[in-house]
Amino acid sequence: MSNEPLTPDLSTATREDRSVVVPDKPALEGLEEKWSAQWKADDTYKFDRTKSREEIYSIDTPPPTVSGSLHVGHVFSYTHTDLVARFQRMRGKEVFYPMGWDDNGLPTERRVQNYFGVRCDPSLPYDADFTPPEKPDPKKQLPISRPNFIELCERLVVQDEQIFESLWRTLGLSVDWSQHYTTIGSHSQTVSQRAFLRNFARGEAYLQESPTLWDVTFQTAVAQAELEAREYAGHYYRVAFHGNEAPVFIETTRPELIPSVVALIAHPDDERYQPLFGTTVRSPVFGVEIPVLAHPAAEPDKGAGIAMCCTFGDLTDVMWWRELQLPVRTVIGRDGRLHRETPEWLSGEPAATSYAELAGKTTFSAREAMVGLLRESGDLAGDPKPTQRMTNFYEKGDKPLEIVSTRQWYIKNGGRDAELRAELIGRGAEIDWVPGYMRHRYDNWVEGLNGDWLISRQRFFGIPFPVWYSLDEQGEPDFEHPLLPSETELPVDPSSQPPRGYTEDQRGRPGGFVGDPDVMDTWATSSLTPHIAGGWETDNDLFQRVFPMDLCTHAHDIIRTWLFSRVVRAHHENHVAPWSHALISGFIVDPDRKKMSKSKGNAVVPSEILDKFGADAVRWRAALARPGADSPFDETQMKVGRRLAIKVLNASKFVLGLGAVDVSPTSVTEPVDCAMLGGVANVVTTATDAFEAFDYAAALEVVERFFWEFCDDYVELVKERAYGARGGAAAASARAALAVALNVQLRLLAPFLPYVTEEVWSWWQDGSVHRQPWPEATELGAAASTTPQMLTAVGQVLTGMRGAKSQAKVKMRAPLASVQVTGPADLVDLAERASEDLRAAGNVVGDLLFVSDPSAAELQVTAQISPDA
RNA sequence: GGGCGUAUAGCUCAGCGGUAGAGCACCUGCCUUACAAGCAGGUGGUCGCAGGUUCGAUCCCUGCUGCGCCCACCA
Repeated sequence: MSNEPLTPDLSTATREDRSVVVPDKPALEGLEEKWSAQWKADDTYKFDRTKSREEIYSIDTPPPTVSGSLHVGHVFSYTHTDLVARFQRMRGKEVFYPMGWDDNGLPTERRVQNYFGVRCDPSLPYDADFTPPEKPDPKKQLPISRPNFIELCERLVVQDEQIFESLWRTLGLSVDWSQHYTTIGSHSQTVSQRAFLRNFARGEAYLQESPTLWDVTFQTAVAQAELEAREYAGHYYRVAFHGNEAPVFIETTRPELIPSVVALIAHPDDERYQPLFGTTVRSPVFGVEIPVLAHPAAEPDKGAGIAMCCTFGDLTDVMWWRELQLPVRTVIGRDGRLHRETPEWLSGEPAATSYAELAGKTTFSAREAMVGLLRESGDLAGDPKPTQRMTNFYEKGDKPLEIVSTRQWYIKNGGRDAELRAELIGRGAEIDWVPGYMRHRYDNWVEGLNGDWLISRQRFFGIPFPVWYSLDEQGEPDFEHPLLPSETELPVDPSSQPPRGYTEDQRGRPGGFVGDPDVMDTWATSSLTPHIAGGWETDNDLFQRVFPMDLCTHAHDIIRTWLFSRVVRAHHENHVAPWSHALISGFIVDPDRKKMSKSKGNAVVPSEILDKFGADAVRWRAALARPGADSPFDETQMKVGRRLAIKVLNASKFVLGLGAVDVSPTSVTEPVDCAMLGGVANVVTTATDAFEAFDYAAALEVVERFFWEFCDDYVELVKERAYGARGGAAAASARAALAVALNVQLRLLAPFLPYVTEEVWSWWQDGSVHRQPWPEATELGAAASTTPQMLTAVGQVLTGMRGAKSQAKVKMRAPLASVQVTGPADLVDLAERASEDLRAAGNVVGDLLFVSDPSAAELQVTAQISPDA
């Protein structure tokens, strides 16, 4: 053990005037208000755009749906991003960390409807004097024009965004708020429309009329990524179709679709039905001639082994319809009801009379009516069998989806193109996934796509397609040759602006034009967040400095939507993966391991736990949740984080209250002080490696563990010496070691506990701790090369002495008459070097003996309590 | 049915070839001049089950079971 002076290599020093101001009663209360305001005033997290790409660390953060509600899961996931952002910033990177708000789309529309008690009726004219009802009547929503409706949307999202920003600031996210964007904002509109025009020009976006998954409540098409399979109760009905000989029985759960049946289909190898292939049967009740066909997708052991193909009951029907070139016989309309007018193929009798029983009914009522008709005609065999089956729903809807033939915009995503699919899987392989197994989710999703990405929605509050259609002399739109703006004209609203070469009075007239009435789905915009935030084509200097980005972070539920859609966009537009790393968070689940959701009433409101435990405590808990792992919510754990934050205050108060603060390792001479600094150096190395691998939880664990050991063993051990019990040089060594260790540990804790570390930093240092360099092991100088295990050996002796007092049930300050430490020679030797400190810490008034015992495996301490105790 | 993950103390989780770890909870003490929102000490586990590899398995391999998530499943 060398007593040579240590090399001073601390990259930070106390402030010039050496003043230290420690509050008498440090507390967590008020730190969030104080420091979030200070950070805002100082632009602490401002991005310096003059830095080069190599110096920059850019992050793509999910824009939260401002019309939704945030729960603890969001708070944890956003904290994970912030941990990495703060680490990288301290590592010397210039961190590009913008925040966006997802405010366009259906959630905002719904919220506006409920909040103001209105609904959008696009047929109404704009009312400039409109004011929303003071007391909204939830039963009777007031119809208003589309421009009026959009005004209310824009008004409400501004309010919501202020609340969200305030929450994120309280949580301590080190976002540069000057970089913020909204998905309905003019800039996002320009980016979305520009990207769309380019997709269209390259043939990646196209308009097509085809069967589409349709939500009858919201009356809009939905995309595959928005589907949610749910259990749905129904019955199997065994129904007879009539051939020339015996009847053919099929089983169906949707008898109301019998009027739209176009074929019966069985497997080509199915001997039961082979004789029927090529013949026709007559549908029950309606008597429509139906061909019996063979197709390998029919499953002989499912139902009756022969299926009724309708246009359209499900996606299998769509496939059969396409591959077998069947006619379209649509009976369900966009409102989810059966057509009111009688379809032409049912115009004869008795079909027409029977259909009249169904016309205008919802699918549910039509099913009941149809079952009645089947019973009357005797075509229903046996009793319906109850069944539970999985059915596709729109994730925000509550009625099963229908399939309706409509004209929609699509972007190619590999769902219909194996080559593109392989390219996109290749992009996924370019990304470093944390944890690695999340890549499987991406691959599984891409491989399971069954069609291109449907981006158009028949809604109002969204980014319009920059598209018009010319009308021919009959007033029919020419969908084959859309009219497009130039990029310099963007953003455009085709519902209020005419296309180039037309005037507004030609709108809707033969020989004139119509605007595309649809809006883009919100994912079509948020798929461009790297482009929106990065200034693509509006600030290309910025874009080349931040794109492709270093990191995207979010929970695993939106890999199939947000993550995948951004890969698609970046692939088409930039021929790269949009980021090099994807850090995927798990969910916060309730104590029963059920997913939290507002509707289930088990969601925890973030502002409540922030108020109750403080931001540092909540962040501490978030940091325990490793990437990808679901984590149950448990309030008692927040208390532990809060305890740590309080401990930082109190330990710092002790260290900084010892007098003039010397952060130079040169003054550290005592062996145990050097050993402690050696321990700090090891912690720095381990925590840095963990953080570099995005394992913030492991980094926290090692830092926190050492900090408690520092407080409970080292501080207790050197306290007397630091107060001056053994003279100036020995005291100076302890004080310097304490200050150096505190300085480094505050920086190690800063990403996790930004408030309390900043508070303590301000007691004795200039500037923000969050702009300090991340510690290096070399800062600890030569101490790093000493024997940190000395601290462990000394700690074991301390524990032995305390144990004796605890067993004797005397106070910790009780004097010890004698203490004997035995054990392996090396450990005994290490402990003995701190014998003076041990004597003081244990209040040993008699002998303190160190005896090596070659046969012992570990240290043993025997202590006699002094009779005076 | 396909994919992925997971199974360690009452709870939350580390560990991952050499005879089990932390925090919380619980129990017992202690107002020690940084901290009673504290401190000290302690109880507590055949590491899901069954095989295999190995001198040795909580850790590696195989199978099974439970739990969770994603996908598919409207005949």
